[in-house]
Amino acid sequence: MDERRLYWQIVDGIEQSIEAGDYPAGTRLPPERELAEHYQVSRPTIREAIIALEVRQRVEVKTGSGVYVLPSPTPTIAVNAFELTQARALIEGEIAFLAAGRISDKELQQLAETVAAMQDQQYVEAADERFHQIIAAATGNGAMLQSFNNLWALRSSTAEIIDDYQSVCGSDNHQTIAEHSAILTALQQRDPEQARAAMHRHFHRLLNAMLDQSEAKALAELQRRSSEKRSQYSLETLLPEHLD
Amino acid sequence: MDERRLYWQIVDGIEQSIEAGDYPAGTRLPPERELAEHYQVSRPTIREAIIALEVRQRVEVKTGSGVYVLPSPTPTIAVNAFELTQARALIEGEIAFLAAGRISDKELQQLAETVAAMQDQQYVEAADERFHQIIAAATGNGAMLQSFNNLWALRSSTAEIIDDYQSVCGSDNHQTIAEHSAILTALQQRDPEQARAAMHRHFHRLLNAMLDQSEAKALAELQRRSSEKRSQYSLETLLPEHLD
DNA sequence: CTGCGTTTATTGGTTAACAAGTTGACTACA
DNA sequence: TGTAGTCAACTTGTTAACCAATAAACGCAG
Repeated sequence: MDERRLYWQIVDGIEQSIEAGDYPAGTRLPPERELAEHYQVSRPTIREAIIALEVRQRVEVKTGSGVYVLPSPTPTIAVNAFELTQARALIEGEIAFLAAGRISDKELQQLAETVAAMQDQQYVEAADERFHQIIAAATGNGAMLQSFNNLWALRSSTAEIIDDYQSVCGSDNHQTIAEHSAILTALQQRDPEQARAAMHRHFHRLLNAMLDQSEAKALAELQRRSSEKRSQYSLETLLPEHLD
Repeated sequence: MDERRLYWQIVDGIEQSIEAGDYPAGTRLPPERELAEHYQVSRPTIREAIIALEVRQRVEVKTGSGVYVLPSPTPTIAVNAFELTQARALIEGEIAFLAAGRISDKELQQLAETVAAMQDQQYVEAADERFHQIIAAATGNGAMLQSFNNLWALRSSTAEIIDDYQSVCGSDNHQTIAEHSAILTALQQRDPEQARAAMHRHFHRLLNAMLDQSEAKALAELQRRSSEKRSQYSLETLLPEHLD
């Protein structure tokens, strides 16, 4: 039951074909009519899909000649949750440092509200984002704010990162609240060094939690495989009658 | 003589109408058939334009209901050259800190080459970019590298920033080389603190140069206006004969 | 072998028609 | 009078068939 419009399916299909290397960069896609036949849709639908790909800069349409695959523009640097957390620690540390000298009373008030919301278990996710966002905006530096937004967007860029973050952020809520409070206190005192240190501690704990959990996961996986092998090869399963 | 495909003109037209406030966010666009008549094109062409807008996240299509205008997503945070330089100082400082502990001999070699190139006055611009890029990559942290790329892209995002950077970077080439050398030395010694400090000094000098020049520019502008006023109102111009 | 005209393949765009979903008004019933 | 169900009008979704414009491939003549 795919409710999306037809052309999105075609976009996905063609994009996957490109990804799979069926159409390397610079080569020509099959003509619209062939694609239409292949995907069992009409030519206008194919045209819509091609336009979507064109807007996304995946292909280039040359009138009368054909549709050509463009080289993928940003090779999308691979990032895992650990890298992201480390980067956030360092960059948001500087953001806190900068913000401490300029933050307004109103912004401090807003920060306190997000902490209170998290204590009430309300909109925990949103409150977390808002907390960090307010501090980034408080720097008064658009480039800093943009860097922050960029990093935050990375949080939901791959399934793996989403997974790692969710399983760690969900637990230890009171820890997060305590750390946010410490950051807030440092900002209230307009103490740049303290603010940076508190932010570093926040991410340091998060990173450690991630590493712990990653280790636990790897261990569980190991055990699962072992027991799988055991049940597959053990004589207990094959010849139970002889082993009592 | 518009060679672009027809639908782009429609995209521009609709986008301008949205920008102009004809269709505020959340409101519905006129039906496809009306738009087709208005722009004197066929309905498929209108559909193509709407799909382009949909991919660009400007509108949302609800089957059977209509096309709705989305709130403009990123209001493109305004950034000036000073903010950018400050952000680069802080973030690239951390990048240098991180890179110092992991940089390879090969990367150090490549850095030395960029410094040599700048000394020879060859590809100065490219060598500068490459210098900073190599260090960012040496962190081994994709999120850091991406943040760096994002900041570097900001350098050429507005005419104002391009201007400010060009007029400062062009001069004082030997200063830049000396600072790059200092950073390189710290990295060669694998000294994170020194690397960060050297990077900070690099941008500190750049920022001061920018401030100086901004001041000089403002002063020159002031003088220009004064002399303009003088020539406009001074009696010397109007009645020269009486004032010898 | 080269240059030029022709042919063919491909995209550009239009028209008309029907299918399917949404919305709101209208009617019948409680 | 209020509410729920029905239905008609409106809107997008998709298709088919058609001709125009362009670009590349082809073949022919010099």
